[in-house]
Formats: sequence, structure tokens, C-alpha cells
Amino acid sequence: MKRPTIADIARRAGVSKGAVSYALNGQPGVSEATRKRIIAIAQEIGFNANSAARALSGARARAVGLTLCRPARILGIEPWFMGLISGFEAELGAQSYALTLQVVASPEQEVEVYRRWWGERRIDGVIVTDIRADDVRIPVLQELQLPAVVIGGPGDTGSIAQIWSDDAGAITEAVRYLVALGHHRIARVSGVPGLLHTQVRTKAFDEICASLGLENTITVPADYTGEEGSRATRRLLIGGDRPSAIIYDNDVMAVAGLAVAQEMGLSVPGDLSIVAWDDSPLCSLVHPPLTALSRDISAYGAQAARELLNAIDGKRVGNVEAGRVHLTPRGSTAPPR
Amino acid sequence: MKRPTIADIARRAGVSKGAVSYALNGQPGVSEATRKRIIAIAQEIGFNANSAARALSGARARAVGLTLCRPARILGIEPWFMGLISGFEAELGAQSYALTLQVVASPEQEVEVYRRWWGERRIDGVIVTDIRADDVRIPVLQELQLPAVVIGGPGDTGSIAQIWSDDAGAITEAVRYLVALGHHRIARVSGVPGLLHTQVRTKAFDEICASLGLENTITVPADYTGEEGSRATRRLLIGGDRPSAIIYDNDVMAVAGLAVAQEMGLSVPGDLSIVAWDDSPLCSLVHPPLTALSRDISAYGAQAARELLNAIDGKRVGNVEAGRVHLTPRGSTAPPR
DNA sequence: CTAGATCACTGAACCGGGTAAGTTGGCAGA
DNA sequence: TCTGCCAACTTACCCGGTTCAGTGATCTAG
Repeated sequence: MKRPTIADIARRAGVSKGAVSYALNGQPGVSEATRKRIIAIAQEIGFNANSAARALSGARARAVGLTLCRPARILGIEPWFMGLISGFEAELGAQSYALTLQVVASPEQEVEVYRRWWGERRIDGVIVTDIRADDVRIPVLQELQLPAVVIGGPGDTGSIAQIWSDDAGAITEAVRYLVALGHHRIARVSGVPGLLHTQVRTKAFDEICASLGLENTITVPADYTGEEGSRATRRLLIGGDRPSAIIYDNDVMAVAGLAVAQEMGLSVPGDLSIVAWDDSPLCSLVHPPLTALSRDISAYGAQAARELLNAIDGKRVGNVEAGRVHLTPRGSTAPPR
Repeated sequence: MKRPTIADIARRAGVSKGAVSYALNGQPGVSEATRKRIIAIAQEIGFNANSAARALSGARARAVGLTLCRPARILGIEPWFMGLISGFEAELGAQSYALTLQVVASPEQEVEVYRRWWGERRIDGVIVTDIRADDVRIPVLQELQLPAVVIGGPGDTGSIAQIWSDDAGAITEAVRYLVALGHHRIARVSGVPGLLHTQVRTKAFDEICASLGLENTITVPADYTGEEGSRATRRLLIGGDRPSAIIYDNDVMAVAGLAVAQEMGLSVPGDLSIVAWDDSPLCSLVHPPLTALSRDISAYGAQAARELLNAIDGKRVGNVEAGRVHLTPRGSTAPPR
């Protein structure tokens, strides 16, 4: 089946290609009557401008890129990315931008993908997640002058916009809440230590614990997977000075930790209180439902997409704090027995 | 920063644009010596062909599309789609095809997206999931002659390729296993009834139950969400003739069912055995770990991508059964007390 | 020794939009 | 009546690849 082009419309309307282009793009240069006629014809024959032709002349690809740098088995289960993606879509779809996805194995490979996308003019900008301290991707993005938005931080990203949530405030709130319940021995199972937001959380956790005079607080590093979450939890629970509450850096590890506690015959929240980070449906799914540090991930994604579109339009964008993180108490936290 | 084009390479190599194109694409028409020289220059200056220009002349966009038709809150938690996506990527990345994603609200909107993508020449083919009986998307894809692969079935998709797994065999195996353990009252919580594979499973479930002489078997329809899974489970467990085993159509509902059982004071697997469909890490994360009907979703996705690339290349592709589904027994199933 | 084939390459058209520069026709003002 | 000006177009070229029809030069066969 032949796709209609502006030439087809021009022929039917009895005008030139140029007039059709002006009419469809809301440019001056055609009368209102002609514009309406042209738009009607375009609608009638179901015209969509060839994105390649448009990108070739106009320089906009009307697509943004996202790379996912996690092994398949983690990607699947972590609700975070899908939440983010559906947030992007809400914004991008409205502006008829497409989202191009690429799964990669390492930040180095991610850099290659950025270079390729840029060279191919496939995308107008990228969304960067899992930002690290001294991230290798930042200088490349600046060199290529590829519009970008970094999710996570706050940290040093030079001229590149970033969106972050107040992780430090959130973990402070969680610790205060646990202390108010009567907990003294609070542990934490963290995500990948190299990531910037993990470092922000660890620092804030140490600070609030110190300021509240808590001793024996410990952060066990893990990697967001269920397996590592179980392992870290086991290590914490077999020790002599068992914590009475554990804060997990994501929901998956928290659920895994809950299972370990149950398997060891500990009652949650009687013997152990559990707080999860990121409140996905997963948290309400298990028994007892998990107290969580909630934030609206979709809204977070939508905001990131908006900022990126601004950056693509050449508008200067800066350092934005998105949405509030708030503690949602559920059945997994209680005063210690 | 200026992007290098073939004209730049041509100038530096002292040949014409055409020669460069032949050289880089492995076409005959240049000597080996010249080809090597041109490729070396391209590498040196970091050349990537402009995808828009290529798509415009060559007719290939080197991208495929995937629409996700689930509300955000389900998308996030269901490991299925991410597993599928990482499978696609493994294949597509190797052939340097891009994956374009769009979240939609309904099959009708999906049809619109297909039409737009086709009109814009944005993609070379699409992967269709969640296929229904008499799916509205099938005739549109045939009308547009858009290369496609349908995941799920088997069913009537006309000339469009499909990939499916032996769901009927899998559920038969699960029922036989439960009966062998001594269960007589087996219930099932299904996914969305309109979907083709749900119907396939329901039919097979009814047949095997009938042939084994089981009575009081019941399928409660749900929608893959945890909430519906809980509701359905509660309904089954408060009845007088309580089932001793439940088969769930996905992992999320199974986990929700487990929580409901625990909340009602029933022991799993003592009072209730649970079988989940699709063995994501979620199943091993909870306590007890769930017996599951496993299949390699990534491999499934990779196979689908391969078939789609074949379809795009004009190779005739048909009806393919992918991978085996097999029962992975874990702690959630045991003989009834 | 020459017609014909083959090789290695060039030049130009083309894909389908965007857009700067040029061309009408109509009307106002001097 | 002529100039000037503006709206409403048209013309023509650009973007960066692909591809087809040449074009010399070299090779081969009769």
C-alpha cells in the first residue's frame, strides 16, 4: 500500500508542495481557506509526515532515547523502570515523541550507544539513570552536546539538567519514625554503592543515626536483587546483636528480606520491622504489607520527560527536585517486642 | 559539533559519495584496497550513517515497534514485559535495530499508533502482544501490510506470524502434578478472559479436570493485578468447599494469593498449595517460594524478534512454538493435609 | 589486433519533507 | 497611470544517504 506524501496532497489541492508544508505546520504563507482545505485533505487520506524526511531536513528526529543498564533478571522484576517509562510516555506521547529503548551491559557500552544514536541522528536527547559519582557518561554527553536529563542526584553534572528526589530527607524521616516506635538497633540494606543516590542515602543515614545517638547502626551493601537482599538480611539476622528494624533501598530486597525473616521463624513486625524504598504494588502484595518510602515514580518520569523536551527546545533547564517522598506506614513496622 | 557524513569520507578518500556507500555496505563496485581505506577513514572519524537519510532512500527505518497496553501500575510490577523486552534487545541490538516503545490505553489506540508509525515510516515492523479472539489489530496490520509477529495463541492471525508456547500442555502438567500429590479440589485464578491464551488455558484446564474426573473445579476470572488476585483468592477460600490447591495465571496474582492465605491463617502448602504461571524471580523471593510453570521469557522474546526480522526481510514466517514450559516445584505445593 | 566484457569508479537522480528566494496579482496611494 | 507593497503562492535547492546509468581503463578471447 502506497503511503500518501505531501505531493499527493498538493496534487489534490491544486497547490505546490511548499504550500502544503506551510499549511500543515501552521506557518504563514497560505490563506486560511487554503490551509483548511489542505488540512481536510490530509485528514481524509490519512496523511502522516514521513519521520525520516522530516528528520533529514528539519534536524529533529522527534524521538528520545533511554538505556537500561541492568541484567535482564533484575530489570524484569524491578517496578522502578516501568514506572518511569510510563511516566515518560505520558509526556512524550502528548508531543508525539517516540521513546527508543536499549538494554546495555555497562556504562561504557551506554556511552557507545549514545555516540551511535548521536551519529545516526536517531534521537534528539537522552534520559540518563543510575548516575554514579564521576560518571563516565557526563563528559561524553557534554562533548556531543546531546540534550540530556539526569535522573538521580543531586550531584555534579555540569551543564546537564538533573531531576532528583529528596532521598536524604526521606531516610531521615524513616529513621525518626523507627526511633519514635522505640527502635534502637536499625540496619540498612543498600543498593549498589557506586550509585550517587546510594551515597546520598548512606551519608544521610549515618548522619541522622549519629545525631540521634544510635549505635551499632550498619549499612550492608547489596545490589537491588532479591538474592543479595536475602543474603544481606541473613547476615544481619544471624549476628548476635540483631537489628530490630531494617531499611531496604528498594522494594524487591525488602520483600526478599521479609521472606528470610519468615523462614527464620521471626515475626514481622513483632521481631523485626521492615521499611522498603519505593512503594510499588509489590509492597501491598505481601503479608504483612510493607511500610514504604513512597514517591510517584510515574510523575517523576513525566517531569523528567518535560525537562528533556525543554532542553531539546534549547530552553535552559537546571536542577529540579521532583515530588515529595513520604513514609507510608503499613503492617511491617511496629514497636519492638 | 558537526557530524561526519559520507561526503566527508569521500573527500578525504578522494573518491565519490557513491563509492563510499558501496564500500561501507559491502556492495560490489569498489576494489578491496579502496574499501579498506574507506572503512579505515570511517572508523577514524567515528562515522555513523544518518538513520533518517538511510530510511528516506533505502526504505528501512531499522527500528521495530512495541506497544504496551496495560495501565501503569500493572506494567511496573509484571516482570513479563521487561523479560520480553530484554529478549528482543538481545536480537535487535545484534542487528543494530532500535526498539520503539509506546504505552497505550486500549487496543483501539494501539491501532492508531500502528497507523501513525506506518505513515511516518518510523518502524519496519511491530510485535503484537495480548492477542484476543478476533483481535481488531490483525485486520489493520494486514491492510497496512506492516510486518508483524504476534505473541500468544495459537489462534487465527491470517498471514501474520505467531509465536506461542504450549500453555495447554503446561496447565495439564500442573493439574496432573497436583492430582498426583493427592489434590481433588483444584481452582484456578485466570487472567483477563478476553485474551486468547487465557481461553486456551481455560479450555485445557476444563478438559484435563473432566478427564481426570475432578469435580468442583472452578476458574475465577481476574486481570493479572495483585488486587484482583487477592479478591479472587479470598472468594475461593471463604467458600464452604474450599479448594486445596490454586493455579494462578501469573506470578503477581500468585504472590497476592499467598499473602491472602497467610492473612487468613492458612498454611501454605499445608492447607493450600499454590502454583504460579511464569517463573520470575518474584516466585523465589517470597516464603515459601512458589511452585511455578517456568518458561524462558527472554528466549521467547528473542525468538519473536528473530521472526520479526525475518518477516521484515520478506522471508515467509509461520506459526512457531517457542521453548518448553515446565513445572518447577518449590515449597508452595505439597500433599493436602 | 580488435571487439567485447569486466572492473572500478563517477555523476546524477531520487527519497519526502523544509524553507529561502523569487513570482504573481491585486490594491492603495501619489 | 505608475510605483510600491503585501499576501499568497511557486520554484528550487537542501538534508545525507542509496542506486542506477554511464565512462574510461584494463583484460580477455577470437
